[in-house]
Amino acid sequence: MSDTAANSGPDRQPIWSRPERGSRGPAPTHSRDAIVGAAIALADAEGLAAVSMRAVAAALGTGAGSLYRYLSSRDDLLDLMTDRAVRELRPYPQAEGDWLDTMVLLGRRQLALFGAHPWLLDVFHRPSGIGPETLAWFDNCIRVLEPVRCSAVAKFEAIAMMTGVVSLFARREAGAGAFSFAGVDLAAYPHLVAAFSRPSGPAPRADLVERTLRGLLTGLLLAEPTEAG
Amino acid sequence: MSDTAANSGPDRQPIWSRPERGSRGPAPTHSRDAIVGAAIALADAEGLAAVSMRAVAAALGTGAGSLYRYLSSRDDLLDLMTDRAVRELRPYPQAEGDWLDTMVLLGRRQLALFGAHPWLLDVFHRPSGIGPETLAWFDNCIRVLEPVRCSAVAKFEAIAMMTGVVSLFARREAGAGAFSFAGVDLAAYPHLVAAFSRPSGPAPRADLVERTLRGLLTGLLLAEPTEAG
DNA sequence: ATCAAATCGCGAACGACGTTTGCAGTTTAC
DNA sequence: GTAAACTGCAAACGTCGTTCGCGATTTGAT
Repeated sequence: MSDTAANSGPDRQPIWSRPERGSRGPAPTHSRDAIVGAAIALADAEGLAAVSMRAVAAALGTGAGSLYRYLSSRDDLLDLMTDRAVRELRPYPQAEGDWLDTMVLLGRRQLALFGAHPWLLDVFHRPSGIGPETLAWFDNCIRVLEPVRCSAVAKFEAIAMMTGVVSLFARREAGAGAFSFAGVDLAAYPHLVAAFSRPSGPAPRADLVERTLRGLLTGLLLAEPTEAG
Repeated sequence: MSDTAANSGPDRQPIWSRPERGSRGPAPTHSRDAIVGAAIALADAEGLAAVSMRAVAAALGTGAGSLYRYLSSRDDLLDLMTDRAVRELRPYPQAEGDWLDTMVLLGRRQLALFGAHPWLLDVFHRPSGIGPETLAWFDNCIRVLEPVRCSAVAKFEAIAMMTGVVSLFARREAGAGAFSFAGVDLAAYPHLVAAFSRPSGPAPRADLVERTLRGLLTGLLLAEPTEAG
């Protein structure tokens, strides 16, 4: 009965608490870090779809099945990739000034991270994959928000919402803006056509991200309950 | 050289402008509408992963390959599903009151749609799949925003951002909140632990969606350029 | 009326994927 | 010294999206 190891079996712990290897057998040829590195390089270069077990294994000069000595599933690999990317958000800025300024700065860092690793947009919102680095980032945000008077749950949700909004901006910048109107009859959408054929109004906001994040965070964390409507 | 039909071949038009069938051969047993309906039923019941060509075909009592008489790819099917779901946003509310009230109402409708079809969260942000119903919805939003003085591009982006924020709320409601902290050492995250062990502050905002959307839309569409800082 | 072109349903097949399994060899704990 | 644990690897399994070839059916043009 071999393979009762930590990396296989139907009922295993999450990858974060599973030891990379036991103490018996030969020294492993590869490592989780090397595998994750190869996977990230592949994802950066050719997109998340290029991150197949076979492709990652080939980049390391081995076979697909061999990876399962180090991970227990492709989902584990994506979790590890995510957490490793989040590590790039370090070092965290010192929270000296206004907490709002610091939070906006953190949001900008997130935006840059999404820009550097666009595949993050496709994996970061999965319920699994909350690794130590992600928790450390949350922890840091909570620290920054310490002077704010509101419940921890509200802070948590504000952080998540900020991350979400940043991801929306990142998606916009990621070039998805190339809508193709081929094959549709635009005449059926009069207001759309009219809006775009009219001389455009004032130029678009310069710093949309900044203003959006400020409004969002103050709205979520500071605002008083409004009167009944 | 058969199969030069509109539903196959490497260089084909988008699905929206492709006729459902030609005029020659026998009457088709199924229809795009029936296929899309079966696919949506499957996705509603068992999630998007259950929408395989084989499963959809089986629900219609046929084989997977037969579906390619009606669509040219699974992506086409997802596009059709999306557009069909967006159709449920009709009828659009009359824009009589304040445009902001109407927009918030439209956002609430979107939120309800995401709740009824959670798989929309996984497919709506793909660059393809902008079908006639989605365009009609945009058109309606542009109509509502007619009294607002700003560029059409800014309006377009505000609508997209509203949709995105609504999707974030929908994802939260979709039960993804079940974080599993199994296998992580919480002692390494002092501010997180401290924030959650402290007595919680004021109760979370009652109508978070409403306030967030109002803040977002006014911020994106109305605000004056701020002074340099 | 005739015939070729287009389209139908269908089942088998292809290639890629994630994952499992079995096996021969290697290292360690007892 | 021996047994347990671990290694790498290649082959295989099942599922997936998609393609292909077939005989049968309907249409448009002659």
